[in-house]
Amino acid sequence: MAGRPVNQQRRDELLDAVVGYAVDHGFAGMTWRPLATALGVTPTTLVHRFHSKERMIEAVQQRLRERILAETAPSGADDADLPSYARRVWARVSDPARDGEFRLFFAVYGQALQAPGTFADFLDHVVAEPLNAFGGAADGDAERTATLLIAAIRGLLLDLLTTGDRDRVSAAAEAFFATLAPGTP
Amino acid sequence: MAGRPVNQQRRDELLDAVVGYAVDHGFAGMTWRPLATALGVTPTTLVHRFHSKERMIEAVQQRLRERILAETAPSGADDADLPSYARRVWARVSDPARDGEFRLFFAVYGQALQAPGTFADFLDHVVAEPLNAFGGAADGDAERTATLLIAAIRGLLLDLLTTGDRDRVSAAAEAFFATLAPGTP
DNA sequence: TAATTATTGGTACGATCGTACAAGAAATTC
DNA sequence: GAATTTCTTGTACGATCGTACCAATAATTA
Repeated sequence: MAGRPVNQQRRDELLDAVVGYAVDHGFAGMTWRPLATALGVTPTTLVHRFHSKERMIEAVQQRLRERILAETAPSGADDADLPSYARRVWARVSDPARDGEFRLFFAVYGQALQAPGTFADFLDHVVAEPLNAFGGAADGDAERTATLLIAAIRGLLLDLLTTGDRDRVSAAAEAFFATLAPGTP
Repeated sequence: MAGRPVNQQRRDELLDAVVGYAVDHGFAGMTWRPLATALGVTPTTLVHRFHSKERMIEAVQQRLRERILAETAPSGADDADLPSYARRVWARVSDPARDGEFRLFFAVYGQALQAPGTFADFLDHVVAEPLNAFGGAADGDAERTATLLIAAIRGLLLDLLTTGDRDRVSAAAEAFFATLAPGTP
């Protein structure tokens, strides 16, 4: 009882290609055929890989969330105090190179809010995960600060992606970070 | 040179019905026929009214923005200082009755970020308009504060719509409002 | 009344959608 | 080698899409 083993590397490669396509061509109107053409495969290959369009969207949304969380996790010793940590996260997420990724993030987020069923996994983690990354929600005070920090960063990111006005938005971000008590991460 | 006059009241009524449908059934997958059925008209009536689906979406997005701006504009004498104003805006936008409207707002917003062409009007106003409502961007300091306030409110609203955790989010909002200097609106 | 425009409905068309199905080649175990 | 499972392709089907077109009625002006 065996047969040809699953080629996980190929599956990841396909998923990443789909995410890349969603970044470049938009997420809402994605359909099998143009997607497959752009990826150099046939629609059947994608159907085989993802089983259905709904499950492909689930996979994309999950992969995107993983990518973004990885950019938000604390890492260095610089993250000892909260303001430094916040500034480093902001520097990462406001990097112009991440533009497309966050445009997709907010596109998925918006759809998720109107279709909670299809995006339950996304909604379950999109706040809880970074809330856990920041401060771990030890006491109520840290939880309050983490909630505000996540909200501010996302709101400022929305502004930046909308207007491209980096000077104004970054100044507002810095004004906010300056109000954070330099406590533990 | 005349003919039957345009029935503007009927047109507004149809548009509001479409917005209501988008609130209830989602925005991304909206199509003529189910929409028309729900509204008790034929698809032709909608095509006649909006000329094309793209222009219908333009109208919906514009109407939604108008609605939400109206809920954000300063009005009473309570808005003399910024913290009071901010608290009143937060109380309005976090009203559970506005839930669906803001879900639609973020759904439109997300799509707009990935299709700037179709939603140019939305993107041109979605930040500039409230930025003007708050503080009018008099000096750089007021502009910075207004930018941050808008971002924080929207980020917190995203959190609230995602988790429904009103206690945690409202506590974070209040913690933020408390840091605002009680200057002029 | 005649002319004109708005509003609504019914029909129809080509394009595209998601996906089921059959088939062949590749990679593994027994 | 036989059996089994994955991977990829090609074909085909019914459903649904946006919208163009025609006809009927209502409301206005000349």
